[in-house]
Amino acid sequence: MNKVQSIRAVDQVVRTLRQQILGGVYNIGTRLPAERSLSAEMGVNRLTLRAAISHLEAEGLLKAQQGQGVTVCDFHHTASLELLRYLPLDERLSEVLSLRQLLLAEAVSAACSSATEGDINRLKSIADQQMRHSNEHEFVDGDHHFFSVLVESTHNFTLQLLYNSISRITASQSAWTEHLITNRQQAFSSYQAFIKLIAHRNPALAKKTLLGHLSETETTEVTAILTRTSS
Amino acid sequence: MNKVQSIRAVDQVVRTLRQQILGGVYNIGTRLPAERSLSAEMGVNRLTLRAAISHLEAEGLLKAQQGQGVTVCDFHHTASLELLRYLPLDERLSEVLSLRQLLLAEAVSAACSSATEGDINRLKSIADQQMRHSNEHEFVDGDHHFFSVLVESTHNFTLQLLYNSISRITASQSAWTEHLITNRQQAFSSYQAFIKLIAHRNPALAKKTLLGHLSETETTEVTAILTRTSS
DNA sequence: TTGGTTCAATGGTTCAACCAATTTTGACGA
DNA sequence: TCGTCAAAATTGGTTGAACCATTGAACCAA
Repeated sequence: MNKVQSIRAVDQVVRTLRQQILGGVYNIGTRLPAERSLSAEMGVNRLTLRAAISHLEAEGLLKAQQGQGVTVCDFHHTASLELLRYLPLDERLSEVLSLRQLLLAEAVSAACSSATEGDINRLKSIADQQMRHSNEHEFVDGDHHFFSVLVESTHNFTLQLLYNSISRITASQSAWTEHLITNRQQAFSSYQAFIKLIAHRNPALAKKTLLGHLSETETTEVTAILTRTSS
Repeated sequence: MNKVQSIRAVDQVVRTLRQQILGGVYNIGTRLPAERSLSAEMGVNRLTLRAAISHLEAEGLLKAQQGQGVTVCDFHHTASLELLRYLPLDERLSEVLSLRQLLLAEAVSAACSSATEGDINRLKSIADQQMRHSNEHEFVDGDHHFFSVLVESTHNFTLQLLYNSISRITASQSAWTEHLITNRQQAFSSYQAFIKLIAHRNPALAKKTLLGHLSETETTEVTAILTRTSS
């Protein structure tokens, strides 16, 4: 039933070139070898190489100009978050998780205002399903589904696009799925906490809670909300 | 001195297809016309169309599969923030500016810990230059430069990539540059405030300040910091 | 030195043909 | 009638060769 991974030559070229660029084989601002020689060198047709270059242009790694050549962009300034899918994330995992937390704080806060009752019921349903999944793969998928629906229920397209990038980054990291699986109980608690915060319809309080900016009186209030039995 | 905008056929095709996809001409999940017929219809060679498709695949709008055709992706789930460069932003401008504010809060906070004295001096220098620019274009560029350096001084690559996307979105909106020009004084104040917050080296306080999560005592503290004459 | 011309190198585009995966078709047999 | 499977049609993937358009450098003349 599974689709065979199509091993398109152009994908292979994209992968190789991207790796070389990010690995510093071609310095920023320098030119790639001419298409004719590079395609020969890589054992692929010039048109195939060109398709790959077109792809990498969209990623902000290359810029081609007629008569001048293909130059390597300074991806520190031209790339987007998507780039992190293709970089070793070991050192940057904390950066990404920190940004993810920031996004979730904003999303839950926004959802307090924007989520419909239907949205909240969907979230509850997914959270319930999550407790019944025995398969690890299903659990990871369900986790992604939960947060996807959470972000959708903000009805904030900008946040959703940002979440897309972040979820693709985490999905590409095995360390993330492992962490998720070994901390299932923590995940369940998060689902419930997020749902209760949204249902309480207090955007400011939700945001402060997830950012740890609560005052003393607010802390007791939040504790009351979270320990309350859900209807 | 200006480079002539190369009017590559492939860019035109990319633009047209993107507009049609986002405009709903091709429904999500449906197939595009076959390459052979579509290229003929658009008056361009099949290879040129393929380069455009390769580009749009990288943007997450299309997915080609051999024997099956080119299908339109659900860009709500497959695109990234970069997509907003190509959408009318009128209704979503507030979403983007809100995210930008969130990013700046995080960046200033992070810079409190990570910025070197050299970083801070660079920021001061740029802020000074900004007050001397008479040309509107130079001012807008300088504003972007200031925030670019600010984000760089966090030494947080993830934040920088996110800022790249956001700055490209705002740069594509004339409403943004107009707002910037008519509120120059406000911009100057922001520069100074950000610099002082960073120099004060209190990440938590900086973040709360920019998010408006200050307690009463913290408010007086911040006021003291901001009104203090810079060294 | 200045200005323009020529020329070589490079990316951009097109054509025609063939390969490979998928879907559709329809004949065949149970 | 229904299901099976092989052939055919459709679709994207790749290739080679050729030519166009732009750029920059080398060269030459005023």
